[in-house]
Order: sequence, then structure tokens, then C-alpha cells
Amino acid sequence: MAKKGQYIYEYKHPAVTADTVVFGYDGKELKVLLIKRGEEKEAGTSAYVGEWALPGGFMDVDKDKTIAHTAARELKEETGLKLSVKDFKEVGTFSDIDRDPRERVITVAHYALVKLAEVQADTDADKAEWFALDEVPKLAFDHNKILQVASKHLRRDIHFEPVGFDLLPGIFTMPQLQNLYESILGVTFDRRNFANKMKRYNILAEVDDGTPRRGTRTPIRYGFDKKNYDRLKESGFQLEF
Amino acid sequence: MAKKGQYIYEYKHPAVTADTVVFGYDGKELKVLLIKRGEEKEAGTSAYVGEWALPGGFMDVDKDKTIAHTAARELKEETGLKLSVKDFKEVGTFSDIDRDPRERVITVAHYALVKLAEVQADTDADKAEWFALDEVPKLAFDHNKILQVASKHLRRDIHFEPVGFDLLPGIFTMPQLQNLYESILGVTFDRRNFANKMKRYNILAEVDDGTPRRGTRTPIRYGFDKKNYDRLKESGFQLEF
DNA sequence: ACAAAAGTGTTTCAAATACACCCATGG
DNA sequence: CCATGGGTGTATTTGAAACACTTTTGT
Repeated sequence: MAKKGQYIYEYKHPAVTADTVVFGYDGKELKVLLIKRGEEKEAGTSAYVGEWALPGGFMDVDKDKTIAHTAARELKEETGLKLSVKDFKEVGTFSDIDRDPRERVITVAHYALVKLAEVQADTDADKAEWFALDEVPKLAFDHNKILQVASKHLRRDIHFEPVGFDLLPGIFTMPQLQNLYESILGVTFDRRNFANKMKRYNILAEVDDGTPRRGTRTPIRYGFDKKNYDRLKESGFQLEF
Repeated sequence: MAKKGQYIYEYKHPAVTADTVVFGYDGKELKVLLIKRGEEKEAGTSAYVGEWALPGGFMDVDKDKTIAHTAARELKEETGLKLSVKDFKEVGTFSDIDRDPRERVITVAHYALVKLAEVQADTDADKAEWFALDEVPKLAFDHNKILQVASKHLRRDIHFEPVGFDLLPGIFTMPQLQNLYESILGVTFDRRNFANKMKRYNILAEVDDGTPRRGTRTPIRYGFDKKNYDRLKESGFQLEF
């Protein structure tokens, strides 16, 4: 952690933070991980104590190799969630002059996708909580705006990136996959057309995990074919919906 | 301009800059505006003096309403080019710990599109120069990397945004438009297919600017139909190529 | 006179869309 | 027994891609 002391500059510097929108999917709807703000460790005074906010915090100028490292470190400290630096996708910089009442703070917003089921155990329930996207309360700072923009980025990226990979468990069903896309994009698809399109990309493989298929009521279970997926991505594809 | 003085913080703060990749199109190829670095006005020591670099500079914590304002202000100061704040599209944050030899500096990169012909007169030729994209020299800091990423963003955005609007003069020809797309994407299109697709969007209008069409050798002149374009954009379209 | 630039239309193929029925299970 | 969830195939339409010739001007 950064040392407290006296740091002197010839010109004013802003403080820099990294905030992260962590998206998870519970099989029904998209959720976001929020924390309840406590006393600030770093800034002289605290702001928005007791309110909900996105996890994030101040850059450690000496230790954080990049701003994504800040995001990863703070997420870990605040929620217990340990993600790889490359899981953080940058959303943008929020730099309005009055966005923090204490001093000038600019924040670099990120988003990350996690497999909710596998990760729920690791999150520190005392501080962090999952909220359905449409039940997110009023947040500290400009965090509602950040969440909006991050959601927009997710909706865009879904056309180019394997969001299913990251949000669904390793084994999943076609209805789950479809529901995920429908949740993110806010639309509905025809079952048959959706499945056909997905299958044409050759990135899905039927898997037999031992669950007996006892009739049409138990859905077929799929896994992602990462090899084919990566090849497809290299050659500049577009997953259109 | 920011005041020089003694600014004291309890925790280390990084310096923050905004850099901008200004793209222009001369009818043949994509160009970028670069500046020759002189003595730094702000930082104690100067870095990369005499080398080519992207225009940009330090945030004025008291005056710059957002980081985009920093980008606009610095572009104006360094090249004479006066663009609207909303013309700056954010590309990303570059924050590697050793990217500036003087102190920890993180930069927020932007790109902007200009009509080269209309703007060339405004740029201060003493300090700034246009370079073809594939003739860009080795740049200061990590600016070559920033340029790469900005180009990638432009290539992506071309599918969703009216880049033609911003890069071409108000009146242009189909071959010019096609050449622009080919330059940015690095591919070639069939003349007929390209024109047909463009026309299907109903965003082009033939204009008669007095130039006589004296035969097939003088191309038809078009303008953008901004109304239709905006409507199309609202309804979430994709310009596919 | 010939090379270069620009205009134009049709055919073919692939993908998007729309649409209806059957089966098995759980309550 | 019936409501629910899940599987499957076909016909139609739309857009993408491939393709060749003619005209005019500049040299």
C-alpha cells in the first residue's frame, strides 16, 4: 500500500482512481457487483460513506504497473475477488471537474466478466453485493453514469468478443446462452434461428457430462470450442445479432 | 495556463496528459498530424526534445473541465488547430509505469477527424506537419503504440460512425469515398458493389455544384444527407464492409 | 489511338427471417 | 392431463459477391 507522506509538485496533479464494473450472470439476468463505501484509507476526508458504489480506488503510483493493475488490486482489496489484469477491459476516463467533492479526481473505468456461480464463494459478503442491473440503487460519485457506459460497451463488445465464455459456466445449455444474449441486448430471438446461427460458427461442442438426456425437457449441454473460437476471432469475424 | 508553485499531497499523484491523434485525408491516403517536441513548459526537465510526437500535454487541474478539454486546449496551443471538445474521441489510457522518464505520467489518448483541405491553412507549419500513416517516424514516448491503437479504433468505428462526414469535404465523389474506406480498412472493394451498398443507406444525395458533368470521366458529386444519417444512427444501424 | 477513370445491371449464392409441430417431464 | 420447456426443418426474402462492357477524356 502507498506510503503516506508529503509529496510536492510544481504543478497541480489530479488524483487518479480505477473503478470496475463487474458483470455476472446467474442464468436469469445480468448482475453487477457493488460495495458499500466505508472510511477512505487514502484521501484526507471520506466521501459518500455508507452509500453503494463501484469497487475501485486510488492508483498506487509506485507499485501499480498500469491502471489495470490498480483496478485489479482494488477489486481484490474491496471484494475479495481476484481477477487477472487482462480481464479488465477499459471503458473510458471520467474526469468531470466536480465529480469528487474532495479534490480533482479522474477515474479510469473498467469492466470485467465473471462466472457468477464460481465466484460467489470468493466475494466478501460483508462488503460486496450483487445487484440485478435494473435494481441498482443510486450510487456514489458519477458511478451510475459509469455503469451506463460500461453496459453500453458490453452490448457493443458482445458482437466481437466471447462474452459467453466468460459469463457462463464451462458447460451450459442453448437456452442459457440465448437468455444471456437476450439479457445483455434487451431483445428476444427466435429459438431456432438463434441456435442455427450459433452452430454455424462452429464454436460450440456438445458435451456429455453424465447427465442423462431423458427427453426433450432436459436440454443438450454444450461447451465452447476455444480453439475454433480463437481462430474465428483472429480472422476478424463478427458475431452478428 | 497553470500556475507554477508548490503543491503538496499526502499520497503520490501521477501527472496526467491528453494526447491526440488527428487524422486527415487528402483524397489519396490517411495522414496524421505530428509535432516536433520543444522545451517543455511544465515539467522540470524536458524529454524527447527535437523528436516527433503526438500533440498533447498536461492537464490543467483547475481549468480543464474534462480531459477532452485538455486535449482540445493542447492541440490548439501546439498546432493552431481549433476543434470542438466533442470532436475528440477517447481511445484509451496509457499508463505503463516507465513510459515517461521524468515522473509517473499517465496519458489519455484521443483521436479526431478533420477535413484536411479546410484545416491545412490553420495549422502552424512551423511546429506541426502531416505524415502519411505508413511514413510515420519513430515517435517520442509510447506514441507509436498510441497511434496503432487509435488506428484500430478508427477502423472499428468506421462501421458505426460517419467517418466520411468528418474526413471528406462537404462535396465529394464516389471514388473518393470508396478510396477513403479502402485506405482506412486496408482492403479493396468492387466499384459497383460499394456504390450500391452506399446508396441503399440513403445517406448520400447527388449535388449540383455547377461543375459540368461533361462525360463519364468527371465523377458525380455527392453530399451527405445528415438528416437521414442521424435517423439511421439512432435506430442502431451498422455500416458493414 | 490508347490508357485511365467512371458509370451501369444482372446473376448467383449465402444468410436472415418467419413460421408450426412434436415430445417428455413436472405439477 | 395439461402447461411448460425444449427440440427440430423448410420456405421466403434479402443482401453480399462476382462479374464485363461502354463512354469520355487526357496524353
